[in-house]
Amino acid sequence: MKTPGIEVVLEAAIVSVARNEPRILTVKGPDIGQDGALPGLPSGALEVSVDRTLDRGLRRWVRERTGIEVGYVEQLYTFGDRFRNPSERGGGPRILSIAYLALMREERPSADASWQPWYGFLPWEDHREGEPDVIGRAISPVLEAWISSADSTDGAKLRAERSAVAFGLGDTPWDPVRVLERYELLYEVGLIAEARRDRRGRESSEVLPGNPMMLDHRRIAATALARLRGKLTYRPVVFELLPETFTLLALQQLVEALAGVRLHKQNFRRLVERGGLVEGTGCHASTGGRPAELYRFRREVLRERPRPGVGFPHRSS
Amino acid sequence: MKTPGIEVVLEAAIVSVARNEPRILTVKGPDIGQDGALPGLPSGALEVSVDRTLDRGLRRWVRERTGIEVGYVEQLYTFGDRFRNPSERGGGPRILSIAYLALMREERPSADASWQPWYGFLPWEDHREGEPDVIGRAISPVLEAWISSADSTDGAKLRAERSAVAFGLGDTPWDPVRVLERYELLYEVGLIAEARRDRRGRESSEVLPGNPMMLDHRRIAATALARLRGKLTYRPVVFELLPETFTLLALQQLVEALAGVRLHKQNFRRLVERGGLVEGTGCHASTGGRPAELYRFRREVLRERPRPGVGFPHRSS
DNA sequence: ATCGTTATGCTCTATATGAGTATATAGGAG
DNA sequence: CTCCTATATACTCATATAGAGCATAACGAT
Repeated sequence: MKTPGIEVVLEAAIVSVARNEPRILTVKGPDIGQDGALPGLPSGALEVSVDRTLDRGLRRWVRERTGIEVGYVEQLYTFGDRFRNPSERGGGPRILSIAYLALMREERPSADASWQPWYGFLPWEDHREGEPDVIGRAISPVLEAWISSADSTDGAKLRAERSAVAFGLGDTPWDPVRVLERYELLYEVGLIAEARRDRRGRESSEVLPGNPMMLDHRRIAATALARLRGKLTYRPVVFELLPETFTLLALQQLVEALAGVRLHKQNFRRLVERGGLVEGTGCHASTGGRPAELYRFRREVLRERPRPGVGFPHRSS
Repeated sequence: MKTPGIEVVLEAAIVSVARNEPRILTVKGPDIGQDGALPGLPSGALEVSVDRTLDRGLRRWVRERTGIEVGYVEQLYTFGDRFRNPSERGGGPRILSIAYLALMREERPSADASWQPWYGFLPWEDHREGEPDVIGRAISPVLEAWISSADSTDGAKLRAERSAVAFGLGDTPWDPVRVLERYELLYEVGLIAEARRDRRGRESSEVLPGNPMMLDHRRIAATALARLRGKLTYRPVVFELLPETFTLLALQQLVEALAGVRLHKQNFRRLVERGGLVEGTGCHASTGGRPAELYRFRREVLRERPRPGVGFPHRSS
């Protein structure tokens, strides 16, 4: 059975952290449609005659488009809804995108690629300086309206539950991992620029701060952040973003940058040290105050603990 | 850019549990190649003119091939390695399989589909009656040999680490979630029937008990089990497999069946009850001894706790 | 009434987590 | 040299959670 009209594309959310700011690698998109030239994720078609595996294909495209050789990669999700590709309305192919997450230490990309602050696309996700006021000022009111405009009491209840769970309203706690639920909710209520472009979602008087991306790449970026935040707590992936040795403060600030929340310093130390995740090297680095010991990742932890990760010891300085 | 020679297929690992035995829905595969007629997962090509979304396509194919209407579905992984499809060697298309996990209560399928015990395909995964002796008898020795046959000391170390982590050898604990790592390790050392069929992996004097499946469907079944076991601990997915009300023993046995380990009864109760995951109904069911209270899933838990799931309070009766 | 069987309540301990206080060691200002 | 600031690191304490086990309750069958 043939499946005509399908094009298979590999897309990469490539992440690094510099100066406590998570960054994502973008390329300049084509200047088509009403988008202008929005940034997009590096991507390219799977070529069956060249690419033995999907992730090899991904690495090849990333290399060709950005000059960067990625290390750790992990498959994220495959997107294939109708009209993801706007040109499908005019007879274009259905595009099937297999999205990957890659982690690396920052490295200079070639000319038309650049590192962009991840939270520039998803500003409501960074709670390190407290709850961003866009939530109270713009998101909450629109969600309230959306809840009351439901058809039925049950519908309203469901909407209220979704809103509370996604954004930590009422006494529901904020869950850093629910990135995708938040993005999809915002899209649905019309607060995301892409929603109006796609002529989907409700009419809404405003659009949130946060840069749009081409096609549904911002959704992919949200999927990537959700996955990464989730994985931090049970797999030692953070170390892909760090040099061989590092101070505990550097590790903590990295985790804070990714999780988008502040952590309790002393408890964080205890967690990673007594959890066997890191070991001291004896060397010290001067950091402005008392010199900090340099640590390294302790591989043996993989054999000792079933789900070794950093966890988020909450709040405060 | 065209991508010729690709066929996109949707595949479903559909799971139910009956009489404390996890089951997976299979269809009889075509009687081709040296496989004979191996069972396979229900699947079919994505049809872009019909299927608005991938999961709608999946539901359609499952309905057409098995007569079953699935409820909860979740995307698992996309497989696209070269030669997954053996006919690719003879010029056939590259097959890209988007695999899904579905959970449902058992229901009678149409004629050529049938429920098969999941652990019939992955017997080393069921530790409810203690460690299956295939691990000590057949797997461990082969892994030992594989470790000593490494090229370098570092290579041997890595192999030892992988083996220990995957199968809980030495003082490394058995981790129910590492299903895929185990399957891939077994495949690599040649203990899986499919590995010899694919002429991959090392020569090995024997092949483990456990039924093979067509193509790489057993790998998909392993991926599904890994995902499900992982998700149990942080999302209330078990309830998709239970009737509206149930006894705590039924819930516990269901979780045990999926996790493949025995749990501590009183602690399990405490976990789900005090965790707010379930609530009593006041009704009771007779079960052979003292009647057990019937419980139901408590939806509000979603608003109260960030990662509501069952967890595995370990061992013993 | 007694026994097997399953359900359910309760205790005890070890460990983990949240939160906070106290002390150590660098560089720089005076 | 002393003091101050900044960061690192050690320690305490209350509470929550997890592992393990004992005790009691309520049914059916003999």
